[in-house]
Amino acid sequence: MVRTRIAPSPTGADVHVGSVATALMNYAWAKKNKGQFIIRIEDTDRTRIVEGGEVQMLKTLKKIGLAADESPEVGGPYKPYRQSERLDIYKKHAEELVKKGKAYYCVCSPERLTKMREDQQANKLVPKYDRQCFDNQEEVIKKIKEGSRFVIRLLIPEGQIKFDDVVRGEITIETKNLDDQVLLKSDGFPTYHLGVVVDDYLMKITHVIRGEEWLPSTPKHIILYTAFGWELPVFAHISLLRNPDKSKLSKRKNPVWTSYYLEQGIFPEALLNYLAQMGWSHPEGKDIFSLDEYIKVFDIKDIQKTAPVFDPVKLEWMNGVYIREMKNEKLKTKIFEFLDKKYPEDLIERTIPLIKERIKKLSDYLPLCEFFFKAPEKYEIDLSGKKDFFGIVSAELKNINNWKSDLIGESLINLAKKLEIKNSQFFADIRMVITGKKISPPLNESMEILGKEACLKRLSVIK
RNA sequence: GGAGCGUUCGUCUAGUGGCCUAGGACAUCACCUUUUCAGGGUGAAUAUCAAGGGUUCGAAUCCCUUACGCUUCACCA
Repeated sequence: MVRTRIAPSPTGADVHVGSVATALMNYAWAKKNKGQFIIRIEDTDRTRIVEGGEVQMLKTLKKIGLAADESPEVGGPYKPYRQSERLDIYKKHAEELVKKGKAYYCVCSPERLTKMREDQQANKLVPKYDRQCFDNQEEVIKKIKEGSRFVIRLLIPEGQIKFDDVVRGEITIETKNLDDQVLLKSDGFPTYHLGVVVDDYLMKITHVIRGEEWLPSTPKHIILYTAFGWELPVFAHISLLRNPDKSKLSKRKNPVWTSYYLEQGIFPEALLNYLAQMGWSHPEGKDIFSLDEYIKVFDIKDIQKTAPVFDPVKLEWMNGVYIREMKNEKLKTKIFEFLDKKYPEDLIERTIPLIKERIKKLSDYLPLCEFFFKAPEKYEIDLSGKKDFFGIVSAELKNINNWKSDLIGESLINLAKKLEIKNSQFFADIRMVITGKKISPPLNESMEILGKEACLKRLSVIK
């Protein structure tokens, strides 16, 4: 049985695209092995909680199509799936470790800890807790009984920790570089390290697939598993998405919230397809593949170690491919809904064949097609003084009884020839008066859709 | 600063000792298609495989050193 999870913290407004990439691998690995994919909310830092963040995250994850088998929303056999509702469990486990001599109470003040670290750094030492409280546990316990605030710290054993990472191979870390990590904070909440280990164990997580930022703290987690006497899960630390300057993908330098891309009209399928290729490639070299196909061919062993740069340009290209491959009917519905159903569906439908190859994301539609819904209010090129020209064009078009694009085109080409005007100039002016823009969908077809009357009216506006 | 991890075209990547005078995709450029823009087609340019040493008949692939980059060192996750 394979069970994977993502453990987002509601400390941001939405899901980070990097988290979606991680979620995708967790999801795919679980599904490939007929296992379960779990979402657990790690809301243990009350000072950083963003209002509405959790709701938004869950909503976005659902939109993106990575449905959880167990989560705060859908529940499950190991509920609750929100850490703030599991405080008793962590406390119990932390105290169990104290009893076993693997952890200890500490009443040091933040001020003392800060000063200690500053001194250590000034002396070029590794900043770590000096175990003052560990050496005086009886006294510390007495203080706690008198009401002192306290934390529980992990007692890091001497020696080295070795473990296998699916992505990175064998990792060795000397424990002398590790600090006696706080497990239970003075507010009664667990730190990430306690919470993640206890929950991953209790929720029977078999594969911990997470960002590489966790690699340095994995030895602490292993010490915890060992202290409890629990079997280790499989670890896979995947590379972080980067900004073009190679730093960790951040909102300062790139849009990172997943809904930003969704709101632009990037399809969830396209986003997932793109993200799938960050640090992994299809065995047959395919660029475009479905989530189902990904699940079939994906293997955590094939994940690459190098950290990829997130390239929105390639994402857009890929979304364009999805648009072009989509059935017209479906694309129409997507656009209709994207525009909040404010524009007539039947008219959108008629424009689809004209724009399908011209848009890369749904938000490209309106700038290109707004002229179908209302006459241009301004023109990108000044048309004043062309009244006579448009009068002639108008007269020509009036003669067309069967208002079809090919007949419109034929008629206009003949007129251009008669007037001895180059096609490019001739059509540019007409395009401008009809659409208001230098760039537009094919003109004749657009005019057919607009209808004879509307076109003649637009021609007559120029003074 | 310590520790850990990484380094193949601008970007995503293929590549696990001979098939690599390094392949594909995006982006770029050119040409064709054309009344704009796309799309499609054809083609081009771009990588001394971070650098230097080894091992080997043979290395992008194995080993070592250096450089650079990233992550991390909280009662944050």
